[in-house]
Amino acid sequence: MWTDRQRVEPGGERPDGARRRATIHDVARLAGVSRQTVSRAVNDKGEIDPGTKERVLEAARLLDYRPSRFARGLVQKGAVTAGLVIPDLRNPFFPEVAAGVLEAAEQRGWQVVVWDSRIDDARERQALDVLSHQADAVVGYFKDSDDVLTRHLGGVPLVLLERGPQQTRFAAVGIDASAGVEQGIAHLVEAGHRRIGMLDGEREPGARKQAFLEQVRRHGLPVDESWIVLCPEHSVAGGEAGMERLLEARPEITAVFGFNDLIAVGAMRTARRHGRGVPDDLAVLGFDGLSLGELVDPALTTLHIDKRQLGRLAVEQMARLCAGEEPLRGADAWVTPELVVRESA
Amino acid sequence: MWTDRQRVEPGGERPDGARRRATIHDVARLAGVSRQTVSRAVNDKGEIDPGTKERVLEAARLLDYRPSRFARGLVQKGAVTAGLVIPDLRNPFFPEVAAGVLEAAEQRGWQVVVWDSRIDDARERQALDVLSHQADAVVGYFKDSDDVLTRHLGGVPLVLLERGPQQTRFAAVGIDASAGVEQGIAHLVEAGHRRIGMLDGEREPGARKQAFLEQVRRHGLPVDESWIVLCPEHSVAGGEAGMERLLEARPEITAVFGFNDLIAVGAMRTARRHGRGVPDDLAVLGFDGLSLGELVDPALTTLHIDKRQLGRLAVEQMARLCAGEEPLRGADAWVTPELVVRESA
DNA sequence: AACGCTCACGTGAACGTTCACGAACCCTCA
DNA sequence: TGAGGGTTCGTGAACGTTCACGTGAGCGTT
Repeated sequence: MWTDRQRVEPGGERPDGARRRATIHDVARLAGVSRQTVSRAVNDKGEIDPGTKERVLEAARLLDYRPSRFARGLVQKGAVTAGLVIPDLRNPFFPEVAAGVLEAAEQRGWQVVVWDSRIDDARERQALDVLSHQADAVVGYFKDSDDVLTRHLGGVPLVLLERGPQQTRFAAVGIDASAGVEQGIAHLVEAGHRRIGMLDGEREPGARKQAFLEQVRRHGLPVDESWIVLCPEHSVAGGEAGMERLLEARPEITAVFGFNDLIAVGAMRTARRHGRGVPDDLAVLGFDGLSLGELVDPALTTLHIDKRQLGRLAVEQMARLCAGEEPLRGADAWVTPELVVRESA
Repeated sequence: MWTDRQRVEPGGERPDGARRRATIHDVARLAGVSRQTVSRAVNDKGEIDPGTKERVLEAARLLDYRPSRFARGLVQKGAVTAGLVIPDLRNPFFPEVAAGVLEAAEQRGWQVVVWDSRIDDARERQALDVLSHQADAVVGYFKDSDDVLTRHLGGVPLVLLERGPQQTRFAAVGIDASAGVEQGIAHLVEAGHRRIGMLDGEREPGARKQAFLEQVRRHGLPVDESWIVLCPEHSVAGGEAGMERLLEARPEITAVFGFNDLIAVGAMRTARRHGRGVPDDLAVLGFDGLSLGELVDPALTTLHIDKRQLGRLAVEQMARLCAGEEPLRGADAWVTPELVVRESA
């Protein structure tokens, strides 16, 4: 015989709001059947009389019964939840990557828990702390070192977004900045530019700055740190501010390469405010290929990235890690930018 | 005595990839302690010798042990997961709403599972089917009727985004379109406009179209269906196409009201392509207040919505539903747009 | 020597569900 | 009348973890 929960609440009824959620037992008792029959009814499996099924469903409705996802997950394997950590949902770049992740995850039947770290290292770690408990794999943008990440990871597979293989032991998915910048600078040089500045976006020199230096030197153009200005804020406003400083430091530039499209758009605005027409007095080249770039005037020439593909690749990597396979390395895990010539350069 | 899982795999070892995940028992056995001691070690609670703790942690690392979130959730209550369904991550409006949801959820210690329904009713229902099993509450944009939603909901609390109280029995959070449009049309009329068209975005007439008709009539301006063109696609391209048709149908318009900023920007582009300067030959008014509107030329005059607030309100509503309280109704659950006059009108 | 206390650890139970199996019942046909 | 088969339903076990206790060793006090 099965003794149902006899645990009587002290003082009779519970306080109203915090009523214990109904379980399958409660429904079974009310409907006068066994758990299993309730299970059959709510999951509409066969082997149940239409009449009792209706009775059970009615009881479930009455008690506002919903099966516990935990109890279910415990016994039925296969539900995969991925974590996605993004620096800033308001930068149009990241929603596009997220869309790729969501799309690929949906195809595999996965769910995705999203975190916006708001460009805050502490919040990144916090996200990891939570997701390491709640997700089967995590993908995202992180600034911390491998060691710090490992400590907050608790063994959950991690895929890093946009971090080169030399910079991490984790599986990664990224952008072939070098190939992109090569196209971009070649385009500028071809158009006759010899004095090119850059608005960088990363405190520690990243792949884009590296590639910029490389390409500019390859073409024998003048360059040193004074040609590069850091924009801590990856936004139009950040680009505007950075461009002010760049024009002050190197007024002789005839072209500027932006860390991303938002910064590049900011650069265009500042240039125009200084009376320098784009592209005639100053060419501007972006990086990302946001659709926003088509709307500004002049339309932004940029290195377009297939952001959805980036997201899809990330999911592919997670799947490999979850299956215990080797992650993709090298070019397979990279997305190659493509030069889109519009009007600004 | 406790017989550990003796269930021998047929044929000896399992195929490589699909190894059963290690449980707390496995770790306990390897470390030569009990489950509880393992639990103490991994959750670093007290009452454990530093030496054994180290030994246990080492065993856990060796077996790649990660506690099952299901088993944990079953015994520890309080983990809340919300579902968020948005129509299109590539429309900059929705990431902002999502950011508000994520922010408010984080503050409450909730997680958010995000779905991009890609403006597809079937995918909306599919999202509900999944989330009703995996989330404690759902918020999102849905086109289906209450009845259809109920059927796919299985009793999970739902908060509808941007659906008026007359249109649904569910809890909702929305925009006071009427108040917004009133400001907008008043602004246009004040500037002398008497022939105003609209680029609508909803197949079944929604609140914005309703409010437009109301306000236009209130000011005694001419209007009927020929002044309103439907843009099925909520994008710049959609706005461009719609504006073509509107200019054909009603070339005499001196101002146009766009369903959202993207459509309004499209309208501006088409207007210009037709040789009509904005705002002098044609005024354009948007709705949403995307930051994108500041970047186009001329900058878009628009009815600005606090999208983050919308997201925060949505979470507040979910919290109330989960607690069994009454949801907010009426003005408390509405966000009022604010006219931002820039250059296009 | 008896007692009490603390520390480190183990044990049964519970969480809520599904799965595999078995039992009871009704119908059919030999 | 009894065997066989289908339909409908119930029962123990298992999933992996934490909680509330219980236990025994070691140590100090009286």
